[in-house]
Amino acid sequence: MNRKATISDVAELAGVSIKTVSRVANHEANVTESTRSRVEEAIAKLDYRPNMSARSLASHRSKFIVLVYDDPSAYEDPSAGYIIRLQQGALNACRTQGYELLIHPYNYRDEAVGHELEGLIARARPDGIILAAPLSSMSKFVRTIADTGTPYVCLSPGKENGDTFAVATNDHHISAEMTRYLASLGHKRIAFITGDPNHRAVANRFLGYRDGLQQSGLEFSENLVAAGDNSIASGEAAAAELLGRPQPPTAIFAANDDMAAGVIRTAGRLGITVPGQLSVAGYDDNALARQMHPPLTTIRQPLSQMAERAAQALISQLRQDPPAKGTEVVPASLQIRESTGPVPG
Amino acid sequence: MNRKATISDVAELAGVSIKTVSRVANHEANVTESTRSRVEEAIAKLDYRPNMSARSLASHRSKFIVLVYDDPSAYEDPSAGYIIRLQQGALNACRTQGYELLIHPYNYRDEAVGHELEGLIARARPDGIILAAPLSSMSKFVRTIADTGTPYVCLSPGKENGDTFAVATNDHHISAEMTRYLASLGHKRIAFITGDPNHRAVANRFLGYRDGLQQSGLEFSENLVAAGDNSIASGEAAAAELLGRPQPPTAIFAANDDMAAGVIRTAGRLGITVPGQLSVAGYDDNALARQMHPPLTTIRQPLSQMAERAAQALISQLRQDPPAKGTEVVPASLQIRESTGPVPG
DNA sequence: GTGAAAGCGCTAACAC
DNA sequence: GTGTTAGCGCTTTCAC
Repeated sequence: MNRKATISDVAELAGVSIKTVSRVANHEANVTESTRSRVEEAIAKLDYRPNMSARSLASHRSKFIVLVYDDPSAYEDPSAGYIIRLQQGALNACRTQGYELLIHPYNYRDEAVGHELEGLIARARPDGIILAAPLSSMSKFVRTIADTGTPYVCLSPGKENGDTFAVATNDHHISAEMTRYLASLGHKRIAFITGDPNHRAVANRFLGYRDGLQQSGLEFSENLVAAGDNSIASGEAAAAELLGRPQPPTAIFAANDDMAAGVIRTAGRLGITVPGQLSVAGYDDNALARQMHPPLTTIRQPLSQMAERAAQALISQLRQDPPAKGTEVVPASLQIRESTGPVPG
Repeated sequence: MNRKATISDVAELAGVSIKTVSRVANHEANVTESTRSRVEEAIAKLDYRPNMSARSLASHRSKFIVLVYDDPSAYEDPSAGYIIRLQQGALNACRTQGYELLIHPYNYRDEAVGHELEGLIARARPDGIILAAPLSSMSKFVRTIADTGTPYVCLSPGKENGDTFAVATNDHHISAEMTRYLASLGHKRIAFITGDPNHRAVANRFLGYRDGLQQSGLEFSENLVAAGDNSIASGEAAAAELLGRPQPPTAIFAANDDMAAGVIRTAGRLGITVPGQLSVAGYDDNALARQMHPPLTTIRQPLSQMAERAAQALISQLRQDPPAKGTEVVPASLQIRESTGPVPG
């Protein structure tokens, strides 16, 4: 492979100045059709591709976008699907717009996180940053990014981030919808298992549950709530607790799929059939949901679309378009499968 | 945030030339201890971070490594864990060595794949490329990369790639070991479900199975082999076929976990208990394996370590160390769970 | 051991 | 419409 062609090579071959080549390469105006095509020919002939480093250095735009998310090594496999979907969405937007995606998992429990990210920003000078939950709701972390002056968007909750643009899903509404769906099956005692309180989106699910009860004319009761921590084991424990109470629920809505899996497991151990005697619903639609027995009724977040929208918003902001403000909502959807059914009896 | 400090700012503050700052920043020799510490102080004080674009442009080294893998959107969720583990390994190595990781999923069924990657290489000038299976065994694809002159390493099989360095796992041996393990439980009729033939690593598993039989003094029989395509559905079908034969197997070893899940599902439908009447083993240790009922005995590939080693090898090669050749093997391990047990009767 | 000068390949600002 | 001139912030080469 010969030396890569540079802008000067193209200019020479096309008989124009390098600035004209630059104009053509960047689809700028003020080039006559004839020169443009001559330059394009030369570009094709030499297989010229602009050098990104040179371009970045001169233009102060790196054409890089960083996707920051919680390090999966802290989690188990099921969160892999979550991350992959985020990546896919962001990559989609980046590819069509000519950006590269840098991925940066960070363990949010690590104190040094802010500093690491600062270093990355200083070195690579990304044009924008996409911040996924739960990092996007850690104000200290968000502030570190804001202070660098790099444009960023938050994925998910992001309430108190001032005038930051955020892409969220309607956790609250869709959770209410799931609750109403369970009520519509005749369930009167619908329990809820709460998740990790650090995750604001998960807290919203609980609020939605309460609304859904109310909208269905059902009374909220503390006796129908148990606390989990997003893990399967906590779902098992919470289910055992709920099902052992005097007036056990006929339906359990868990704040995530893993806990719902725990519920199903406990039900199996106790000889309670699902959905015959107990309906179970989750949230996330992770890899396990479809494969469980019975397949889990759950809620699917539009992660890929959310990340794609976030990246698009970021990129159009970089193009000097009026910067988006507020929160854009991409709706989640109910995935009704076989773990839910009519109330027994 | 003020303008970022440049090398000149540091030089001025430390009272040295920019070249000296450059030497310190790059840990080069030929700097007296006193000047070094003076410069380091200035760097710290100004919070100086070298600009990567400028550095790349001048040095012709981008400090980027690209990880190329098959696009998961073509797959289902379970492959997410596979990709995440690859990324983790590569990221680990990159972080400690000061490299950034660019991720590039490609759909290998897409004809344009080679061209796209070529474009990426021309634009971003990555210092190295890590190629994961099955792309790493597509010689046309590998050749495209080789032709750009960019150093690369292959993950997984990579036999016919000439003098390319590859990191692989011992599919063959570990599959033989799994087979011997099943034989050691007393099984005489151990069946195998083959997977997607495009994936060379998967083919090796079949060879290992045959070896394992032989090593255990068991006869190979075509009647104990069924073809799958890596999907759950194909596992169900293959199991139905195998279990419907005159001399049904007492153990089934599937070339991947999804097919093993299909086997367990079919067994359930047919009223065959696992592992009571049928032992089932898989390969991959994906997200489902631990969550299945019963939890699946399977084989875990050291994907993260493989990717880490690949990245390390790539980076040390970039440092002019003697370029690695041949294939480095990182051993896989048996994960014995509850889907396998003694032969019935 | 240290520094001066040149230039990596591009874009920006302005001239024509 | 097009070209000229300066850099962007570094590393390289080579002089001292």
